[in-house]
Amino acid sequence: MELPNHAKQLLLQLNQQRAKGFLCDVIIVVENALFRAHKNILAASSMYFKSLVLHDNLINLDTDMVNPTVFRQILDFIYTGKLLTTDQPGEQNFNALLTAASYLQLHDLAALCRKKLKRNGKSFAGKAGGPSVGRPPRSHRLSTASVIQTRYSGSTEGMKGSQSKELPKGKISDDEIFISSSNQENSHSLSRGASKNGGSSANGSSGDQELGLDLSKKSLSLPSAASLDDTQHSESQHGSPQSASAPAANSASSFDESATGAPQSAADSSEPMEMDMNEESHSLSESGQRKSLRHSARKKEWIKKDNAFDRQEGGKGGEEGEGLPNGLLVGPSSKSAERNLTNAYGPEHAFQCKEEVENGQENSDDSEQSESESGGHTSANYVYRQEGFEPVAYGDNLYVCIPCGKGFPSSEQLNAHVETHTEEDLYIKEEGTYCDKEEAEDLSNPNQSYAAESRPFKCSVCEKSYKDPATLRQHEKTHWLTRPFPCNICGKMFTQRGTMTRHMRSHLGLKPFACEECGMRFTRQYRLTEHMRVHSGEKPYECQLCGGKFTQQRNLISHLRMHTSPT
DNA sequence: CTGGGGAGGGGGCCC
DNA sequence: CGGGCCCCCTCCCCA
Repeated sequence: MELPNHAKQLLLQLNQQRAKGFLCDVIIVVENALFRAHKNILAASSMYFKSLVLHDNLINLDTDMVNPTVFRQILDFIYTGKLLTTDQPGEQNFNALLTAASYLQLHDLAALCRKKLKRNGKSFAGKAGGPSVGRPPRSHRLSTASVIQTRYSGSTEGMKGSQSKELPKGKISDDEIFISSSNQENSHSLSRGASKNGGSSANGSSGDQELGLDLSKKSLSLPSAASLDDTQHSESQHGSPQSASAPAANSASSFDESATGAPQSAADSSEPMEMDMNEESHSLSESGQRKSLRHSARKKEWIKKDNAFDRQEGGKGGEEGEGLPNGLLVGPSSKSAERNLTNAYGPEHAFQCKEEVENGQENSDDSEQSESESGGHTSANYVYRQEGFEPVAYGDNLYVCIPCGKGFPSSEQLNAHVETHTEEDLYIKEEGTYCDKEEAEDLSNPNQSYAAESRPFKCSVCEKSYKDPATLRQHEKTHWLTRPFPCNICGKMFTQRGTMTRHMRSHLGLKPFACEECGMRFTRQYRLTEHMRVHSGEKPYECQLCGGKFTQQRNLISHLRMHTSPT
């Protein structure tokens, strides 16, 4: 006995779960976009994914091979067996898809793309490598205004703000997932965007589950979980297959055509086109296994990147070794994100961001990302709502203004509020995070009466005092009604950015600190230090009442309670 | 079943 | 901004 639609129903459910982020256990980073998915599904789709998700909860893909738009198509394809086209011209899109599919070892999809290209009389644009194959020209990608859209599914409210159909054709680029030139939203806001390619509709799910979080700004330290385990899985993972099985010989000509040709003919492909994989046997199989050992050179490159992650996360080598702080949502600069995510994560450059939307430089890949991360990036400093990860701290006020921490029930209200902030406000709040300027002035007043004391900086609220004003400012935030640092994933608010980024690690499963003895990993160095006493047998904490010794102070404390409690 | 200890993990907060 | 410490919660094991 066999249920005829069992597999289909199962996949449908999985896709719906993906749309809601339910049980998603892996985040895939593509340029400046995040996608959530299920490891099992990815692993069943390709050997490459299988090796990636084996040890990692956070995966970053080579943006030369795949861009967010294409990956979104691919993810939809994986979950539905259907390929939905974008507004991108057909050949260009299929070339990009073929590049990405080859790279990701999605052989069925690659074959499908090849077939389609062949049918259209276009040969694959060549070796799956040229950035322009996998992604539109930079001039296109950066030509749009700096409005970041995050995409949500399901909820109809807010969909009005950024319908992709309003976008001028011919401007379609991967960044338009996030950057919309026609978005009516305030340019400072992250708005909920619409499904770009209608991918959600095909399978009844709300699709678009990707986080759509922008990773630009500075700090996507993306300490890939790869860093967690460099010794264990360096062999198997990240063996970027890039099978590039398409003939490399016929590369140049068609590439130029597809990459630079004005995509004004987008109309012919703008409506969702479904390609049911029935015609090509979409099997969530491991058919790619036979090719998984190829292209070892590329594998090395990925391993190297993982090591770079390691350096950042584990050894404070990176500018932000703490997971995904603001960078998750800030900053439209896809280039910087691209650099950050793909270019070996040099600790000095990794998270710097350069505003390039305006100038649209062509060769910025070669330019130093020297601009400070603080420069010119107040624009996207606002939080959004994301389905599946409902912020917990605000109830219905899911749109949170980062500088002041206020929550609003709609993006429109947030935008209205945002405009009440002056640039100066933003500066002050970002720099010192004062509630208001007066407070800042008061605190910087050198004539304070307690200036001569050892802890001259006293809190006006609780009388605590501190040695330096920065610590006082830090402390004073604890008195605020709203906390300035929200978690981009769950919405929980924190008074300190460091606490928030530390918290982020728990979402991402990042445990950079490994015990050399037993391999156990920890989110904090301090935990590892504590843990090492398990191996050393050291019990430095002694109960003065009974002489009992403990490895951890907290356990001594709880032990002391036992002594002091009436029972 | 219960209490106590060991240990993992998260948040707050100060340096 | 990271490190470190404190506090709390929780789970597990064991007597």
